[in-house]
Amino acid sequence: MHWMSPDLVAGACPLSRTLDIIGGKWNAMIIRELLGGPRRFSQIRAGVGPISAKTLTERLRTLRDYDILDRTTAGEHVSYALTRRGQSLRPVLLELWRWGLADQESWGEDADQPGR
Amino acid sequence: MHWMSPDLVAGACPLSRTLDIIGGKWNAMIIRELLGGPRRFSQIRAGVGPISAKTLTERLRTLRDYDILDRTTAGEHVSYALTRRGQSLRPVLLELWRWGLADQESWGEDADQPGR
DNA sequence: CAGTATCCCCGCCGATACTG
DNA sequence: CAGTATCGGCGGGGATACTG
Repeated sequence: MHWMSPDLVAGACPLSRTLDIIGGKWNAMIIRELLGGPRRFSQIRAGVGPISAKTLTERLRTLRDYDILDRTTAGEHVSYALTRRGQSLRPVLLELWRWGLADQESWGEDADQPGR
Repeated sequence: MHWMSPDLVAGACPLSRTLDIIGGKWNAMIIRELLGGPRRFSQIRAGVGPISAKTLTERLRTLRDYDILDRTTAGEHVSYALTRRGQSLRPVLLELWRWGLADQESWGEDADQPGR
């Protein structure tokens, strides 16, 4: 990556690399769901919010390509579970979660944010 | 899992709250740039990569609306700097950065990622 | 230098219908 | 249940030209 400044924070932008994975619209939520253990398609869908089947399928596939999760057909059912690499995202997600929580507390829940 | 409340779905989730701010295409990179101290428009633009003026202006504005950064006109020049709240994102970004770095090392830099 | 104003494209994503 | 196929919009973001 050539667009790096020789900063203390920056080396060779691993930031965007991580964000490629968890920065998408649903990815972090899906991973969060799977941090609780293996889940089935419908469970993920229910836990993550109003996501269309198509999009969820899509997300699941890219996350698999990234080796974040595995898809296994166990007997009758399909199941998704985090790989070791996916598990390693736990502290990252936790940090994001913490910041959001502290933020919520200091700003109030109803103080609405500008849209994106 | 206890680090998530039972009803954290979509919008209410602290996770997506944080990602609303740093999950965008350029936001994290902009914040990273400002972690090194106040910067001018052109400096941010140079440091962040191939971003159009329009988009940068836009991003800067929403980040300001989120109270992540301040815009000050000091004499001749316009300058952007992180607010205290923006500064508080440092550990978060650092965590993201660390993960990406470890990832890079274990996968190799040239091992290309699937597109998004 | 630090933007603003337009135009326009493309890809994300939901809705809907269908399949094994 | 766990998807696939297809259509369609709407919005993010680049390119370009212009301004104080």
